[in-house]
Amino acid sequence: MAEDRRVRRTKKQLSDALMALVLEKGYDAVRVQDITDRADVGRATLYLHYKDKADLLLNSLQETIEELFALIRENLTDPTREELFQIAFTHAAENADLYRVLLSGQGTVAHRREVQAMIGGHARSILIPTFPAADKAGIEVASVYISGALLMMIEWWLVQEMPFTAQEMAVMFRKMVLNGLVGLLGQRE
Amino acid sequence: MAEDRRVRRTKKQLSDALMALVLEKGYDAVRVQDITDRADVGRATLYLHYKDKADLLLNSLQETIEELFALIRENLTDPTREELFQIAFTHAAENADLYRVLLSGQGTVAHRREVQAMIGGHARSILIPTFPAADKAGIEVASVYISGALLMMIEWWLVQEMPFTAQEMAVMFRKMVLNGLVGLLGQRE
Amino acid sequence: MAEDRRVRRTKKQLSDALMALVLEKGYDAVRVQDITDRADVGRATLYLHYKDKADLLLNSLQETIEELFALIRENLTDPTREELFQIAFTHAAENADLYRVLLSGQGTVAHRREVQAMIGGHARSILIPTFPAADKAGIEVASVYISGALLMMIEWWLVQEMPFTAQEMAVMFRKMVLNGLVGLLGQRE
Amino acid sequence: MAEDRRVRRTKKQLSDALMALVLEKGYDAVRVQDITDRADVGRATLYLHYKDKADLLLNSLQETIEELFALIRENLTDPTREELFQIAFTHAAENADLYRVLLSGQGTVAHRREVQAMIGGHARSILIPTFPAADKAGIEVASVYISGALLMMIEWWLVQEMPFTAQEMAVMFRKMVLNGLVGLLGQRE
DNA sequence: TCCTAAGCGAGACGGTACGTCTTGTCTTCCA
DNA sequence: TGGAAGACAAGACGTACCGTCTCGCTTAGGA
Repeated sequence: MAEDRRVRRTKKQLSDALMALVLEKGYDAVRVQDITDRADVGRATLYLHYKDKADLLLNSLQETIEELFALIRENLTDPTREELFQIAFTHAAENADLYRVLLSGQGTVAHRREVQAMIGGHARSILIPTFPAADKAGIEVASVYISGALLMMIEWWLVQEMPFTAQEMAVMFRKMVLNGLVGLLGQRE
Repeated sequence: MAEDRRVRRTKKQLSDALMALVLEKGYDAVRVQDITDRADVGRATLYLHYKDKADLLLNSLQETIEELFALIRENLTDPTREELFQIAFTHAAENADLYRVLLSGQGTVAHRREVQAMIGGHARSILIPTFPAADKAGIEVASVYISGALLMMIEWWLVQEMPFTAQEMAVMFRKMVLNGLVGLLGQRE
Repeated sequence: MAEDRRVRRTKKQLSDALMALVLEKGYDAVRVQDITDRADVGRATLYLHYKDKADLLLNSLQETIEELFALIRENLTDPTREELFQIAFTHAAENADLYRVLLSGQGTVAHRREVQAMIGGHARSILIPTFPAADKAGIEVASVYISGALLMMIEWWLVQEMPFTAQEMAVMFRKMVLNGLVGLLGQRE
Repeated sequence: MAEDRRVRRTKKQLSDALMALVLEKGYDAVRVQDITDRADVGRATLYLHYKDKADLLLNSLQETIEELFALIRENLTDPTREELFQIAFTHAAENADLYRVLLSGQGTVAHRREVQAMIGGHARSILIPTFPAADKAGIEVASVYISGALLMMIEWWLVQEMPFTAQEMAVMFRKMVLNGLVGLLGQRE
């Protein structure tokens, strides 16, 4: 029932090859032949397991994205922990290459939007109880603002080869964001 | 020597066709033939005036981007005016379709980065005198943060079909940003 | 040592499937997968017993062709019997489907040539003593003529679903051929 | 309106390349890439003018086949000329390579049948007035016999590098055929 | 009765060719 | 002379088959 060991190996090779190539020359410039050459696999084999190059990328990102989502969801369940930012920066550092691909915006615009929406939703669900006096629109604007800015910062941080620790980034980000929210949404409960 | 009237007409048709098509189906899905068909022009004609599809897009965005840059630069010259945010939101509203293309991140990742860098530079040049006590790194982080978040907000705003006025957006954005900066960079002069 | 009963069964199924499929859609259009599907056998199994599709066809035709060759050889040994034509038409009728495949000229051009050469050789060995006055070239032409025409007639006869008996075909063929030979090669001994 | 000179040149190159390659290694073994390489043309260009390799072959043979058909038809109109055989052998000699391809039976089985049917029809229309006493079936058999044998002889003759002149071949063929017909169909009018 | 070897189904895989699509260049001819 | 029409080379795409292979399962026949 479980997937063949060989198959899993092939898929991993393809995934690794794609990630490396995207970082080298950008998603669009990567040819299917490039991927299969580097993965030491016949070109047709890629199509045996994936619809096309985009499908391979999706599946390659999927697992790690799911992991991030799981972290976010878990964090959501336990409202005493508000370390979303720290979690995100740490997870990004641990999966730096993958995040570089995900955030580079080449062939992954859709995935990036998905991730941002997820983070935005999480932010909203924390903002609502934290700023009960705020109006709907303010909350909406704030969550878009936070999620977008967070990804932006992670992207910049990774591109700069992480000049700060995840901890430092999270602290700076919190400072900027929290004070800003008070300004926009009023005093916290 | 001045460009032929016919030529200008042809270029405009090509530009309009591209912009419309990108909004309809995304940059990548647009074929050169699609553009020239809609522009009622031979396919070879596009190559008569532009290097390729990307070059046409660049030229189509250029003029308005230059305009934005001019606005930013002008604002920079006169340090008493800090209405960068208002200016940006207003300019975006006035060129909504073009901004939608520019920010959609399809085929325009490079242009978006360029614009963001420009805005970031402007932000930096305002932040430095405003927060003289802040360290370099803080300033850097803050300017990336601001420029990225600004474009993110504009994108969201346009996608939502502008549920607030440019004025309102600018006010909200300022509230979030300025308080945040104080948190991060210390008290203003 | 003797071939497994199972193996023999598998081979027969493959052979039957191929013959049926060739008659249905022509040799070229038959896929290996088609054959093994119809034979209810794994695709790899065909390669377990045959080099490829052509080899399977060869082996399928072989037995019956050998039979025909044996008939011809036997006929050759006994020079009093000149019923080659009758024998050929009868044998064709008894193995109609196989002959249809053999003569259809799809993937079997080589086999057809082989059969024709065999018949031609037989014809030559009868013509030489029968027309001692004839020159070499005339004999050569005549034997090609006879063998080619014979296969042609058999093919037409089978395609037409045998509108005459083998006996009738042989008689007509003899009439045409023998008189013709006298015209070409001179009076018989 | 008339076909572009360039196009005509390209088509000729493709046609020539195909004919040469078929003679070298047989129709089935010829790859589209082989053809376009030899024709000094992009692979896609073949598909610009023809559906596929078979279509190219058809079109390459067509013209000469039409020529033969025209010769046959013309011969039919003038009943005093019965030199069909001579015409066929001569035409074959003049277009030896093309006939070699046509009769080799590789990828051209259908075309060969077509040509044979045409010749058979012609033979029938000559046989009927010539042997008014003969029955339908006899005429049918005779015309298949003649047309098949004629092509067979031409094929053999070309493969043997034409050891006789077209004139000689025609004479031999006539001798064999005519006497044979009298045997089968009764005395001529 | 077990066990061992062969036949076999399933299907991954490398490879080759296919026919299609799109791009950017070029040439010819028209207004 | 600018542009339309469209042939063309180049090269990537996704698909179809091929012949090879490895993996287990089954099924006799001999120990």
